[in-house]
Amino acid sequence: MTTLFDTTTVPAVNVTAGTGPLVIGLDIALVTSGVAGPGWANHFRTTGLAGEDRLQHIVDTAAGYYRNADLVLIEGAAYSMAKQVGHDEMSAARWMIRCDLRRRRIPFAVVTPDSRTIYATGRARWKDEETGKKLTPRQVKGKVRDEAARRYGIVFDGTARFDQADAYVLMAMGMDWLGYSLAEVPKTHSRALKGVAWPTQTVAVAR
Amino acid sequence: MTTLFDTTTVPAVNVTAGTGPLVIGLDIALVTSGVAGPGWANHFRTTGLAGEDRLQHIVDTAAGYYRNADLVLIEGAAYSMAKQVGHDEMSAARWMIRCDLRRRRIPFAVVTPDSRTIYATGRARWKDEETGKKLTPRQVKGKVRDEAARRYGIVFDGTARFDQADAYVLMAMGMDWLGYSLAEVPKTHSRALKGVAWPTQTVAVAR
DNA sequence: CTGCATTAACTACTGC
DNA sequence: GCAGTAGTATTCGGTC
DNA sequence: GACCGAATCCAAGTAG
DNA sequence: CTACTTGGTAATGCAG
Repeated sequence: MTTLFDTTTVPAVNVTAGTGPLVIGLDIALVTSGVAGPGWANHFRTTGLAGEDRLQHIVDTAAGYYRNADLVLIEGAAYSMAKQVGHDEMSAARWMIRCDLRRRRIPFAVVTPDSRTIYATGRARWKDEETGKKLTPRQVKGKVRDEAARRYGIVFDGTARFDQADAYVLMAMGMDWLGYSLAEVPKTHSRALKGVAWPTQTVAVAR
Repeated sequence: MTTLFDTTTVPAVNVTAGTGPLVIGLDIALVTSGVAGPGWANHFRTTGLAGEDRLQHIVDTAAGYYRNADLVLIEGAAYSMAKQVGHDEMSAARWMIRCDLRRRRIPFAVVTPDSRTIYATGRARWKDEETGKKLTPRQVKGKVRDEAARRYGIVFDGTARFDQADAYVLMAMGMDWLGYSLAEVPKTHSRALKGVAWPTQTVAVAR
């Protein structure tokens, strides 16, 4: 676990770790994936693996986290990813997890990258305030991480900081949707919740 | 089973049904998939299903066929399919089957559409002999089916005839590679075998 | 119901 | 408020 | 070992 | 023989 509570600046958030429903956020990728639950964020890698081995490892590891979850949020594919390196293997990773979740009867929602960014930062496409040029994906990721860190008082550190922050935001969205929001978020941000394909089946926790 | 031996024109082929190794050919798609083994071809649909249910059904049904196989051949994705309807779901279907095969320790090979076409017809890209225009994918599929039907004496009929023929060709390639070729094929055709990513692990049947 | 030809995503943001 | 338009992510390899 | 930047598939056919 | 160029699929909707 590379992420800890930020003990220097304790924000006004409802720390529900262990008390509320167990919601898991997943930011799945081929080499570095992020996972988060209420109050914590983590990540795992697939160094040295490839092909079927790599996929299997991703599913197994992720499953270890969401095994007892009440709700899982997984980031959906971005259209721009098509025709690019490893895109089909990644589609597979995500669908395999979805199938596994279905088999386990764990309710899950697929969140688009846009929705995630909006929930975290209030806007999907950012431009530099000075130059007016659109921010690189990298810079946007940074924004997401910063906002999440500030709002939830979590320190996202290390190489996988973006992936962990992503996962955390996803998880926070799920908590919010269930009525256990981890922090107050402006309407500009929370509007992203209605863009999500929420599960129709009843979630174990009353909303 | 919609396909039968053609009893009117019995060709000079080695009918090894039940005697040689069990090789299975798979032509996986989202709605209609083809499956074939030595001497037979079949297909299955996923009508009424979608998403995780559909994927699960594809994997389960395919597994029912290759459960006891010594070798499985599966058609690989075409690059041109990227960015098109359902491409990610299809990638997932194929990868899920590959993972399942790995789990079951069943050796498998991934065959590109080109290799399959070459093994069946001797050439990957066909032009009309008169007009000189390239044949439509449909026409090429027809050629594959016709050649396969003639060479192996199998009747591929019904809506799924192309898918079944594809699967049969894949299976035939596997049998050939194992030394149990189902029919004599010209060098122009068999050259396709070296373009295939054959499994490195030992196949249960001696070559 | 079968066969062939066509066309291929989604949404936030911007400007009217 | 509505219609049109454009944006979209990750891996791998080399570098520090 | 982490960070930054660039490219992003594969092979059959065909021409030289 | 080598180097370069190009091609590649499948679900859906309508017609027969």
